[in-house]
Amino acid sequence: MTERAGSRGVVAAALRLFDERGFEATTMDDVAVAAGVSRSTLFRRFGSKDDVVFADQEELVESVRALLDASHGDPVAAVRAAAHAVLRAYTSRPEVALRRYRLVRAHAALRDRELAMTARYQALFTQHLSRGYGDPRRLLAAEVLAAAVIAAHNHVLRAWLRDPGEGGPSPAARLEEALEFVVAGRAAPPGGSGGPVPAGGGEVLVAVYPAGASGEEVLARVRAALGGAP
Amino acid sequence: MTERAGSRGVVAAALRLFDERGFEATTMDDVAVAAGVSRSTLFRRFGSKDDVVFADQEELVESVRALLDASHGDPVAAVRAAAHAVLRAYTSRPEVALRRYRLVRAHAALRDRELAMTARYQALFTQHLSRGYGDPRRLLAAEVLAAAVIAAHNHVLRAWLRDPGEGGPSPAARLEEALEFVVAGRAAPPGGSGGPVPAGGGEVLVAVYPAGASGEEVLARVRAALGGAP
DNA sequence: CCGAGTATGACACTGCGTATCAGGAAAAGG
DNA sequence: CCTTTTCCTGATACGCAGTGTCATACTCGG
Repeated sequence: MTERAGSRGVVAAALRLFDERGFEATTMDDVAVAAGVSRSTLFRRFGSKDDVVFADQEELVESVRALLDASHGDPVAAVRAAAHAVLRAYTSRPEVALRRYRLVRAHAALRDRELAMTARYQALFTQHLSRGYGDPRRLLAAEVLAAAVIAAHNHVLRAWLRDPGEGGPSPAARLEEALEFVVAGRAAPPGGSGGPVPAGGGEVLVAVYPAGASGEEVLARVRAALGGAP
Repeated sequence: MTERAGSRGVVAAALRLFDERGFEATTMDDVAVAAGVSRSTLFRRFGSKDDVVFADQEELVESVRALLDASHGDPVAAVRAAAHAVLRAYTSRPEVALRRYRLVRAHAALRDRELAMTARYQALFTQHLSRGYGDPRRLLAAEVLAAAVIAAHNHVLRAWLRDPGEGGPSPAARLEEALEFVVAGRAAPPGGSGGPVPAGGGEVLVAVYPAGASGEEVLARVRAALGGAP
């Protein structure tokens, strides 16, 4: 690793070009010329064109991994702290975050790439939440909670990206509120039902019965649900 | 549309080649020759090499969208039914699902592509759960619940893909249990033992049908599923 | 039998990504 | 101070995905 600063400059130049001319309209040769390096070096350092855009994100993922690995207390608390750390990494450099947000929103390929990035955070969270548990029940709980935390984080982050200057609570405060909501387990909106699955309004029928029930019993109940068909 | 069956055959030939020789080792020319069409036609029909692998998944996404659009009852119930429909689409054709599972696991590019696919389901769920609500609180709830449902579905699906012949409850039953866990809102595992998860001791029958089907048709299919009871 | 719309195939072209080789700068070693 | 080794860079060539264009065959309606 000769100089990390060099890569920073390359990334900056690339993002500027992508922003001005469009992502696919800019070739790697253009970036090479603008950054003052060869195309070979570009691919050698970043691997692919997409990776130039997400170079610093990669570092962020690694720092989150380190953060979780170093934590010793409550896993849920550690994951919450990690979510805050990620959000702070965005909000602390609004120009960078907003430029990439515009870029990613405009190009489907980059959107997919960012999804993959998010999935890596989610995998880290899941792994940390299910540490040492072989129990599949716990694994389910870990996966669901990780997904919920990621969703909450992305909700707050997107809101901030859409309107960074908006008044009201800080992003961190909003995230804390959202995480509280998640951990409180109110995944179902208060108005909704949430109970066992009823028959759908008329388009779909979902029936769940213990298999202990006899065939005739099941048939009878389905018939009843259908409105007493013969 | 001349013949949809033609595309099916092309996909089958392509998947076979990808499976045998590897994904990136197989060129689109190879696929074209094996499928008996030109490379031009291949790109015209599927758009990209990845899309050949996920062609039928695309149809599944559309059917889920249609399912949700057509539903009128409780949004949460509709989303649960949709998750069941997706799972069933996999488990009803084990050979196809398992071959693609092997393929996707082996190649990073396809993994990312599948993540994008999952994200589309999640977006559909979110959209349906937050119908008509401008309230950001509701939007957060919808996003979190959608993410949790997806996580539960993927948990069950992955377990089945890893070991399709495993004994115990059916995939549908496992999903129902997992969804119950999600909707019950106990995302965070308490320190205690089992938790409030319903004891899914016995088998359960889960049936999902479009309501376009007549009552008799539904009864007939349930009867058939029960083993041809009179 | 004939035109309109359409699916197909053939061909050329751009650009990403990889592999290989040569040259030069920095370190290692005497 | 000079040599050897190592590593980074740049240049060239190549494979292949994906796009655009044009000519041909096929279908449908008149």
